Amino acid sequence: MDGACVYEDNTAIHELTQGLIMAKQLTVHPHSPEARDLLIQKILSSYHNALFLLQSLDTPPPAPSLLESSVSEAFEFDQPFSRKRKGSATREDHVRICGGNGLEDNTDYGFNWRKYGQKDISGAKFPRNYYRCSYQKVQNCLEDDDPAVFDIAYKGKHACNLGAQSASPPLPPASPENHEMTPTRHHQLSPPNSDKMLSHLRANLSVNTSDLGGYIDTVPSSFSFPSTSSGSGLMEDLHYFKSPNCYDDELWQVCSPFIDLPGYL
DNA sequence: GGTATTTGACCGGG
DNA sequence: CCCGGTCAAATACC
Repeated sequence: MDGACVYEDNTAIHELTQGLIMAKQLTVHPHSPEARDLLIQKILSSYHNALFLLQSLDTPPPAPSLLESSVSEAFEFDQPFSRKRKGSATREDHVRICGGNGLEDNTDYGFNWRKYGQKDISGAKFPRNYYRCSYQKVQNCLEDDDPAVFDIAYKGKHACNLGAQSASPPLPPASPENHEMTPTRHHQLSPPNSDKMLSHLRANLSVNTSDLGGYIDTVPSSFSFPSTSSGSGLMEDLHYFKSPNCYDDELWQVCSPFIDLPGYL
């Protein structure tokens, strides 16, 4: 563990300590409803920050947290979509989704999304890819009842040429594609590693949460998103997230700073 | 041989 | 009938 890690560890402890102090304040002193809400939000924020920091220690850079793929695959422009299976990259092209509170290492969850189809959508610039959980059959679709599993709708905007050279790819999934997963509820899972990634997200990601209501709880354990054959590196992605564990408004507010990016919608 | 991806066919809803 | 989602055979990789 290097100095930076030690610093982050101390910061996480600091955040936890702050959360503990505020929690004690909440229990000891009488507060107005507004003050209580404020304290609760601060507590949640502190713990969220601590978890965020701790996760960044556990997660080897540059692995993204939501959807995982190899960096080389992520910015492989030569065959953006109609990529034939070559070499070892194929097995890394899985889309992994982590759930729970959104802070766990996705690799620990081990949910893989297996592509089962692709369609050219009329009027759409790019074909749409269809994915489902690899364990859907093995586990008899348990994810439907598993609160740790969530559906993601993934759109957004990232310019690969802006961040492709950096150590941390701003956002998965693998290829410079246009992604659209069938959305249900939305929720953000914080990027694990660095302020750099976070700033990149803020700079390049836009999240549309305006039209999610009709999708709530309507989607099976599969999703789709279109991909592009464009190699320009300028893409549009829109990310929707659903996590039953994050239905809580307060928790959503804690999570939201990373996804609610005014001015980019 | 096992597993994942590709891709055309099939099916259901609007 | 068109379109979107899924299936399943063929194929590729490990």
